[in-house]
Amino acid sequence: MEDFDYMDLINNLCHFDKLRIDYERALPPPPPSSMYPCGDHTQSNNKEAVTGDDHSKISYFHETENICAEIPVEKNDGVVYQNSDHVPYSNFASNNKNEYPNNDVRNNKQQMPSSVSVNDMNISRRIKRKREKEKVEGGNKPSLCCNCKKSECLKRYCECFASGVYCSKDHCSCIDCFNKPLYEDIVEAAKQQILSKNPSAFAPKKVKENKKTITSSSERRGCNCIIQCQRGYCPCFQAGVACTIACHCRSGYNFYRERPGNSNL
DNA sequence: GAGTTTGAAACT
DNA sequence: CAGTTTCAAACTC
Repeated sequence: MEDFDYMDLINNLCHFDKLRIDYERALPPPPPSSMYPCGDHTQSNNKEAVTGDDHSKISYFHETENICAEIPVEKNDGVVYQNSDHVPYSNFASNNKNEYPNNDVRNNKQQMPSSVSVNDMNISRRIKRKREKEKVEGGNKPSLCCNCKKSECLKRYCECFASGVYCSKDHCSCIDCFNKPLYEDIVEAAKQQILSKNPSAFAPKKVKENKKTITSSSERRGCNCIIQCQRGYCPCFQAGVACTIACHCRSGYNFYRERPGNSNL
């Protein structure tokens, strides 16, 4: 690695560790017995647990009652919340309690995931922003949609095409789109053409992250980022996962989970 | 909303 | 296979 600034890295690690400590202090109170933090069960794919415009509530799922309930969070912890984007559970909350490796539900303890960093908070901000955008656009808009103009949605630039799904008339804003059931033959021909050049073009790369196999189109790719693994340009960051040894990025700031020596950050 | 930046895909 | 171009999304102003 050329011209790598180790002092800069160390300074950043210290900075992130301070953020982590602040973050721990900011954690809400543990959930009541038989409850665990969850997302909004009325909104699919919404996995954020903190709700309310000012994040004054946290959503819990009641194990025995099979209901979701919001409980106010007292924010007298002395921690400054930046732009109301403090979302403690966004990266591990789930409707499935079995997906809570970091939460000891039985002992009624909440544990911060070891991987939490400033990155996670930035992801929360991005998700919130995206949701606000979707709200403006009328809601119910799926995350998978495109705005292709020149690719005719027949190249892997198109997220829909790359994911093997047809574009949606209601959700996509693409121009001259051929990625429709009506043009099934054209779509198939385009796929075959790409496959003829690269047989694994549509094959999941199956990046392993915390024992979870990531196969969705946006998550499966490793990245080759030069400087932007902390921003939305990075597919790993975009998927809310850390870069792994499968990536070939050089930024050095998004491998806080898998890389040796950074596991405690 | 227009222009810029970015990384992936496609092309040469 | 390396370098360049094209592309769409993310981002900035």
